[in-house]
Amino acid sequence: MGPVYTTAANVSERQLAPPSLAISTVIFALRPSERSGRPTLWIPLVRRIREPFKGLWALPGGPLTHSESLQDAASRNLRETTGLAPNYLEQLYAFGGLHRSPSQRVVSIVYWALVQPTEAALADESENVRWFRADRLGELAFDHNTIIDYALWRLRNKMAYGSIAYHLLGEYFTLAQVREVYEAVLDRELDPANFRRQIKAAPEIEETDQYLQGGKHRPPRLYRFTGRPGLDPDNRSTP
Amino acid sequence: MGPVYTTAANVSERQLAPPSLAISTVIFALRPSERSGRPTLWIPLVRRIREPFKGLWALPGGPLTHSESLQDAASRNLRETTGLAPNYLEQLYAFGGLHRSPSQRVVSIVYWALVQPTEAALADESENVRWFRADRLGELAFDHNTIIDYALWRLRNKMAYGSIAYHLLGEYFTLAQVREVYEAVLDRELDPANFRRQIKAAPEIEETDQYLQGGKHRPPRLYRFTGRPGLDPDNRSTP
DNA sequence: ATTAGTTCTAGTCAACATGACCATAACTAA
DNA sequence: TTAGTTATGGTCATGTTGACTAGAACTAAT
Repeated sequence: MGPVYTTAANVSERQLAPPSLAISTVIFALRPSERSGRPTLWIPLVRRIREPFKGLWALPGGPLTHSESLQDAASRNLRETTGLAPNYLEQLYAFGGLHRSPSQRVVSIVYWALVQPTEAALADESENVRWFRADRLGELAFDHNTIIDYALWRLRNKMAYGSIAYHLLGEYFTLAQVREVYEAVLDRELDPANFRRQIKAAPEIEETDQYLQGGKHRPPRLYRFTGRPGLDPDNRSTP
Repeated sequence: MGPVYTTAANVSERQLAPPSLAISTVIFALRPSERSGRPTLWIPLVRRIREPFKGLWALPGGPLTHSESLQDAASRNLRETTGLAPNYLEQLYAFGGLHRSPSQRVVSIVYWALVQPTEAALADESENVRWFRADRLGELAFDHNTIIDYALWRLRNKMAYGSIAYHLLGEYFTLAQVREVYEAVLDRELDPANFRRQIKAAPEIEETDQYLQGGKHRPPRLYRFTGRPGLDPDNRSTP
């Protein structure tokens, strides 16, 4: 008979145990900055209530339940911490360094998600769940700063190439709103006229007959996104 | 005290056990096609010697050893099956569908690698290890056909954007050889003159003073690649 | 009602990249 | 010497990008 592993084993037995597997999720949403009012990237984090890194903020996550797929697990801990459903969800990377966690070997499969924040999301804030500006994070638990850096890199990349910005917006949007998303994520200003030209060239963008009223200026036309997300192996069912 | 998991448990205990974690690797190398002599993509596979899928071909892989990183594990099973060291190694994806393996839940973290095949590699072929043309694989064990499809998609993508083709070649190469790599992977012919222009525009390509002799035509100049691979979180130590 | 202020939207122009194609160079083999 | 082959440099039309101009369409202030 093979070796016996226990969850409450002593150290030598733990050495033999297989690395444990966890799922974490980097969740991005836009919120207007307090000062400028322009949209900025925010991320929800949870406070660790036990060692290691007790008291520090960390990515939402948890162990993988036996009966759910990786993506479902990510989706679940997204819902549990924010009350939101993801608009976009993609696997980021599997982190498996030897010393990510001081006590035991943990392999984390990390997903990243785009959501639209609603009142519900803000209501879900509590002592142990809080939203932070993505560019103003302190020191986080484990290697979560590294993970978020990589997620940001991936987001910027996908934004520059793919058509992903729309998943941070509602169903209808103006081209200026799309531009603001790009500006927030890429952190640089874009020429409005040139940006229009490029976006309108994409076949996934559909002009509507509606206009957004209420501004102190000419009302902009509303558009909608008709494309599909995925290229992941898990998302390729709808090509 | 928590539940006790055993490696030789009965079914109900297995349901409680955490999903097991494995590492697999998709290994790409170029070999001249028998007919045309032009380079084509090949992949080494191993024959399964036990159930499930006993007798079918599968990606090289195995469980994650406690003391090695994910990348080291991939590198190790690459070396064990082919005797080769990878020229390029990158994480592909974590596959964790519920029914990938009929008997138990397995999460596979898959890497993909580029190598240069040598005589040693061919010598390592045996009854249970064989190289196959990437475009002529039969039915493989588990979801390995899907995995290889995705790896191919990723390879083509990286080839079209990044500078990765060089890792399938030796230190010195002619621009025509680079073009042949592109043609093999992307499966279409490219204009030699235009291709030269683009490749030479890349700063990572260094002209040498050497020429390749022996052809029945004007001897082409040799070039070398001076760039670095990575953008992975695990590879970003050398930016 | 007029005007100023704002953003929306269309368009021009030069710089640059790309694909199709042509011409010459430099080797080998007959 | 000549034919065959690939290597290499170049031209030209087309498409894309970034910088910029200008008019359109609204609101708010006068």
